[in-house]
Amino acid sequence: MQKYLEIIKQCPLFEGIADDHLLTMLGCLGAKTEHFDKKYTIMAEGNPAKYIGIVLTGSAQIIQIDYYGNRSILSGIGPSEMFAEAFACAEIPAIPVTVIANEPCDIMLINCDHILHTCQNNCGFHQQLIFNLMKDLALKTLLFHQKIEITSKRTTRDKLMAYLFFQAKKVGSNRFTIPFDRQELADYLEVDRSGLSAEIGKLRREGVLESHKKQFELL
Amino acid sequence: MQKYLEIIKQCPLFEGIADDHLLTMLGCLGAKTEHFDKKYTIMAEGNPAKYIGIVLTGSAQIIQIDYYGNRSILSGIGPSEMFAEAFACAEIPAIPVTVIANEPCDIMLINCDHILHTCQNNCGFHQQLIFNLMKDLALKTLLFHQKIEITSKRTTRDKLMAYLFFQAKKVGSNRFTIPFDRQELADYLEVDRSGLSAEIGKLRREGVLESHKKQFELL
DNA sequence: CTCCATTTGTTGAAAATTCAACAGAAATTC
DNA sequence: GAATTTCTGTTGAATTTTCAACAAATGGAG
Repeated sequence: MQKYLEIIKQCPLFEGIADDHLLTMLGCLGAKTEHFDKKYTIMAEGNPAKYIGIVLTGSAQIIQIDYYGNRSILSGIGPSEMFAEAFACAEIPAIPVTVIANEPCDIMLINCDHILHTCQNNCGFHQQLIFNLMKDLALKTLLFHQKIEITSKRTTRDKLMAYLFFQAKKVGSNRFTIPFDRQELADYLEVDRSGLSAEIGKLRREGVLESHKKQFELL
Repeated sequence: MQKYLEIIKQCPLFEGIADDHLLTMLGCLGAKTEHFDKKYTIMAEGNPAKYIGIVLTGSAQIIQIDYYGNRSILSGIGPSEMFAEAFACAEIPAIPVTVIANEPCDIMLINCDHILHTCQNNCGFHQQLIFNLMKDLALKTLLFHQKIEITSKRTTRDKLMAYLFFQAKKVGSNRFTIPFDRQELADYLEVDRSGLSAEIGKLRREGVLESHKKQFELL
């Protein structure tokens, strides 16, 4: 646990928690870490929604798969970011998504009950954690709004351009690297992969953008 | 304010607040109510994100309009429900959506600062409110997941059926009334209205459902 | 009750997406 | 370093959506 301290400190859940309290608190919360190899399932749809996950190393993806096997990527998450917190906080029985390791990962799991309820002495830390959870959930809501704004466009081109503009805005530059390969980008934008590839080619020929694999430049 | 007390008590923000404290608290929070006629804008995109809104009477819709004027409905909200709380809690400068009155409405507005920060005496009520906000945001996240699950389907038919199944599940019956007219349903599902009407007609002829305006029955 | 505005359903043509299949490029494995 | 797997781009056909325009049905105002 010690070796991940720098990552953990950056997790929005622990904002405002003094460094020297962090480890004790993690013990008190019953935090445990697990390792997952690439493509392994960290949480499966239908699993109990008890745990909040925090990515320590590597990266993961939140996905939904429907009856027909269509995969839809809800978001990608990297070190110090949280996942499944909404389901744990909502105290629903089972999670409606699947979380898979995008590369080898170390994941910290915290039983959300310990944050929300199990505090006999109503200590200030729990209040801080709850405040942090609220803040995090509010920010996650904004990401959902963004995704809906992108995927509500009717054409592959418009979805792609909306996504690329958000990425450019996020890093503050016209050159950036996206966290998805082609299939994953298609699953995030909710379009057909081959159609997406074709559209990228067309935009390149039109001089709208340059791209090489995951690297893009808006012109 | 007094006359809306029953509605206000049902608002998830005030869960666990004793009745006899409610009015005082509302005063302390600087809550104010405003009336809006049908189709009027309650909050416009770009407005400061200071206020949490609570619907007292009537109903409203959260919408996004893109460059081309395409409207996308994010959700509909009715009495005792909150809106814009995510933007206020995230403490971003401006809201990214527009809220319009779907019918004549009375709306209560609360400056979120007063909930999150301005409490000198760290009273238990504020902690409760923050906990309630967290809970509400977690539940709202589930609604977003649901909307994405619906709109990620590739055909109008699949989107419509996914939506109707969720509605049926929600009320626990195969007969239900939806809160949208045809154009609004199309804007929620992010499809073309005429195509949606055609698809409903086809499903009816196939014996999959019965429908009369906003009333549906799955067969 | 009548007129007017809104909502809904229908249609056909144009545009876009999806689907399946394949080939070359790139990356990984042994 | 060779073989194998994965990823990416391309294509054409089939399906579906969008778009525009119109008529019927509905609802409200005066």
